[in-house]
Amino acid sequence: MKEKRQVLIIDDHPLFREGIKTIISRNGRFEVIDEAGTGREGFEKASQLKPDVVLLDISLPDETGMEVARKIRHHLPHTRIMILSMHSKIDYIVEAFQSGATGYVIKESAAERLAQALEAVASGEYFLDSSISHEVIAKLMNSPVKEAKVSDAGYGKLTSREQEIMRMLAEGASKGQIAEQLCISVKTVENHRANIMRKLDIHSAMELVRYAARLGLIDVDLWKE
Amino acid sequence: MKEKRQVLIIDDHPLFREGIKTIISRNGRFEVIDEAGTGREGFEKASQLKPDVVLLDISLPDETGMEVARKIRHHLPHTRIMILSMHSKIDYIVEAFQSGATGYVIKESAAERLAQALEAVASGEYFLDSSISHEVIAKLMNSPVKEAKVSDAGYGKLTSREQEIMRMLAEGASKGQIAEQLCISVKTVENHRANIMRKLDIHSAMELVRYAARLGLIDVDLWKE
DNA sequence: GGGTGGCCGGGAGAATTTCCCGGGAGAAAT
DNA sequence: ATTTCTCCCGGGAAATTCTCCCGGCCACCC
Repeated sequence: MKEKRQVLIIDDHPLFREGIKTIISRNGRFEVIDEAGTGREGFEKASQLKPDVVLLDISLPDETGMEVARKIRHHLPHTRIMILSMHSKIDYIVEAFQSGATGYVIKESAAERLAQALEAVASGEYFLDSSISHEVIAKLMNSPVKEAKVSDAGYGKLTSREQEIMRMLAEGASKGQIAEQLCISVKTVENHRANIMRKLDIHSAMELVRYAARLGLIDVDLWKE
Repeated sequence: MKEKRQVLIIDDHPLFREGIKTIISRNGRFEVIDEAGTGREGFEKASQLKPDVVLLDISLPDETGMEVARKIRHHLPHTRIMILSMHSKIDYIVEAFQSGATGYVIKESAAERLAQALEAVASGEYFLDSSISHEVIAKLMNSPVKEAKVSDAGYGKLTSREQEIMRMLAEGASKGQIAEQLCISVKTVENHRANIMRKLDIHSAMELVRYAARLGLIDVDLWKE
């Protein structure tokens, strides 16, 4: 009987780790030797235990999964890295593999898929979650049609002045900058801002940015270069 | 009993068409209604017969499969196009899907794969031959396209606690929520936040969200519904 | 004329930010 | 063992900002 492949889980959600462990325990060819909740802890345990496969969440409290992957890849070339992610965005996938991952599975996948992926990755094969193909292809077909449907129930109730100020707010302008550029007092800007927030029922700068992004007032894709 | 899906084959090799026909005939859910050896003939028959699926070879005597795909896509939006190719080069794959293909299968694949692909494509799903994943991934890994490995200088200088708080901040959590969840005082959260802003040289909530989005800490695409 | 609504500002108190401070814990160096 | 360092945790006080309410001005419409 051959030795079981050793697996290290790095994910910040204990419940999720439990789920993974039970799934893996049903497969006789793998065993979970340890787990970690942060990138740093994960890297240390990986360095120490030298597992065959690392199951790595993409979002961790301290570092991104990509960073951890790069470090593991560098220090432990023989350890295979499989990324677990909630996202099926092509950008994440690309970066994951460029960071040294050998497999990429999204968390919504069925349990059997994880086992299948483990088999492939442990034997050195690349594995791309097949349910991702759809996303990847959709990205490839990427029609640059960006419908700026700037029509929302709440947004229409804003006056033109308020819409103008909201745009500047969403673009990150400070109250002082807006006041200067519009030649009005900071106080007025504050009042407009308060009116905008009330009409749109939003309560933080974060929500305002999100709202603006959803309406296409600002192009969040530019942030990702 | 439901009607069989109608399939048109466009390929310049008669023997290959025969092979495809026998494979499809073993599957009760599809039937080959006609076949063509050139792009022009294929497009004419497609326009006339309006098949559910067109099996399209990438290399044809008169036109490329991509050109035929674009024409079919344009005139028959409801007809699914599945590319058959000997090549698994990423460039072909990209171009195929950009030309309107819904599936991509390489000719070396097993017969069952074709049936599986037909099922997927006929029901509107994208299908990418899984034996291609390896090629695609290999391409991704040494893709010169991706630069800017901005896992970022500044972010690495944040302590794990600061990174943790930064993520919560970017996700829109208020100071009070963070303090409660982390069981620390609001004051401490404010201090961490100030440290983060200083280390990253950002000066507004907006910039913080942008920074987090660029690093992939948050998924701005979710905002767009 | 009177009413309405947008735009502009102010005032006062509440809330937040900013900057400075120091203690404690743990790790690493000496 | 001790020092040193960094990080996490908070407090205090001043500065800034937010929030809500106020009034004036102007344009437009019954």
